[in-house]
Amino acid sequence: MNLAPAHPSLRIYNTLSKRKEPFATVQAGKVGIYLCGPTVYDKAHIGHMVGPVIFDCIKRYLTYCGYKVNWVVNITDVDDKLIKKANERGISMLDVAKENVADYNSNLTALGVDQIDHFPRATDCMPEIIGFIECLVERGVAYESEGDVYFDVGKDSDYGKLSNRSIESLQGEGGSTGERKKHPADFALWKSAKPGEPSWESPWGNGRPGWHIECSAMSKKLLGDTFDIHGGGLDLVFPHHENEIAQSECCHNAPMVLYWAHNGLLRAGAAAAKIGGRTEKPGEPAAATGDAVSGKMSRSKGAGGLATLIEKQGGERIRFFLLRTHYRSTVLFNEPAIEEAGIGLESFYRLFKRYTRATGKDFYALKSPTSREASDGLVASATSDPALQSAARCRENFISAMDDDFNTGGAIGELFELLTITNKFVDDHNLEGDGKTNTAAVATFTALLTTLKELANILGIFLHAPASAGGTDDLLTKLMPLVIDLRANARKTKNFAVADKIRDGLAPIGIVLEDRAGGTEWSTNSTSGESGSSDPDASARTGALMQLLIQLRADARAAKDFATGDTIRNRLTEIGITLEDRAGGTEWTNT
RNA sequence: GGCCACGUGGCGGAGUGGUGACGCAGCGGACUGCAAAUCCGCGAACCCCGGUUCAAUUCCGGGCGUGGCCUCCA
Repeated sequence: MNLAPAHPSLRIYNTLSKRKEPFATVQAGKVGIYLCGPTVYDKAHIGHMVGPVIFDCIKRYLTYCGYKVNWVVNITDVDDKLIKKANERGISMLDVAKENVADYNSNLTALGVDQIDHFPRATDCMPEIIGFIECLVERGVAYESEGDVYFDVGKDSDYGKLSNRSIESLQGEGGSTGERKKHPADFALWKSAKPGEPSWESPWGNGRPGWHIECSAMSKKLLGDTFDIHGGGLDLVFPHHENEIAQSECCHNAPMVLYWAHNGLLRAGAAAAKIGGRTEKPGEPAAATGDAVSGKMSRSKGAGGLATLIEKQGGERIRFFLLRTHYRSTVLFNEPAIEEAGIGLESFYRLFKRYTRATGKDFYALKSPTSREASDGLVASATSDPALQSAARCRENFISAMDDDFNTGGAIGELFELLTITNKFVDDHNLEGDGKTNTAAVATFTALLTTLKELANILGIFLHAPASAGGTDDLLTKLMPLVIDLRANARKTKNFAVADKIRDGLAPIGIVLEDRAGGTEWSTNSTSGESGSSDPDASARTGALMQLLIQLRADARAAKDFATGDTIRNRLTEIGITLEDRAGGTEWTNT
């Protein structure tokens, strides 16, 4: 068939050809993408997010490259397992689906997946599904048998081309439907209804669709007979996608998909806290997600708890963690690895704070180029500033990596280069100190971060400020200025013993101080990164901080420094905290 | 058994026919009252055996190992 001219540099790996191929679309400037979404019989686990996250980036990148992208993710909401679940719980299949669709959507939102254009559901596409099956029956590649309809694999000479297997080698699903089929490898397009099952009217009697047909029908409906990219997990290659391609190509007599893009699977790595090699962190808790058995993650093995994981780690960490690896690789999943990804992210967050300190402006509000062409033009006119030149090189390398089958891991490496370049520039020009007035340098700082923003946008990271930065607990936020003032006072009077006691006392509570040109900054090492989720450590933290303050006041009083002692109590009173000195020690209450 | 991936430093993870990203961890230095952060620097790897080549971690063949699919699975 006639395709639009290929993109000059973008290449995509195609499962069908087992090669990277130049990217040529059906229609010039347009891309249709279909990603197999979940069967919503249960909550999602982290493995379900790999496809959505990488395709979210793929769409962002293709859009950046100038394509108009239409991305479809289906929801399969009719299936044996949904029916089983509904019966177990005494609710309707629709209710089971509703619950798990809500879970799925909230997971997507948390991971920043917001590029999906259509969310078709199988139960909303019954006429299209039935019409599709009729087409296959008319063409003689499907047959009715006792109210079921089966695809006749023997009629499709191409059957097996995607997963590279022969009909003879296939066992088929066996089971009770075996004798209704001509060949064991024939698969159901339509299943006759058993009593009490949800069903739809059809030319073959009441029933419901088989597993694979909904994707053929929905992709046809929303993307056409031939579309550009079909995605899904590697485990879907056979039988799901093999059957899809058979159905669609027999119905249309045309290629279904130009590029089959399959993401690698997640493995549950043993909880081995091998971050940092030999030194094991003592007391590291075991992985919180299910049993730490090795092997592919799947719901049938009890994988789950994604919502909990997101609440604990934050969506951006998980997204960044997934993007560090090329999408076709197997990823070993464990929480320490996500935390390592988080450490990398923190360096970027700190740079964004530097920007605010130096300029008073907000990184997240920066406007960056949204198209490759526009940005290419800007770079061509770039100045001779070496930092900007280095940044331009990073951008080129980043784009080359993305051009090479969406190599997000390589792209992220360039982001870290850009991080160092920018920090160095800020250091060299003292932009948090005297350099603040150097408008040319400040403009360069902004330009560097604008490039960082441009690239981060492609990966869908650094879109919004992480909620937890600076702490979410009100009382903590009120107490810290007092603590910092006390320490500043001690430092001013060269009373470093007290100053160090304050900082050393904060460390075990999980609060870190940084002395900056403009004052002391504080942050918590909380692992909670998402808005809406309260920090589980907050109250313990506040309690420990109060004990520290009480101790400082006791020390001051013991040293006859009653001024400091009174300052502590008075400032606490302003915050709403009352101290009571009792025989057994000082107690505090928050009114 | 068949089909498909993969095997890179202490760990994670890019890439390449010839000077081996990047991150984490470690070490040294600058900065700091001390730190933190930041910057600079250092050490450290291409599973094994053949072949092609002036030259292979990179290409080809074989072996070993790991993972996935062949039943539901993102």
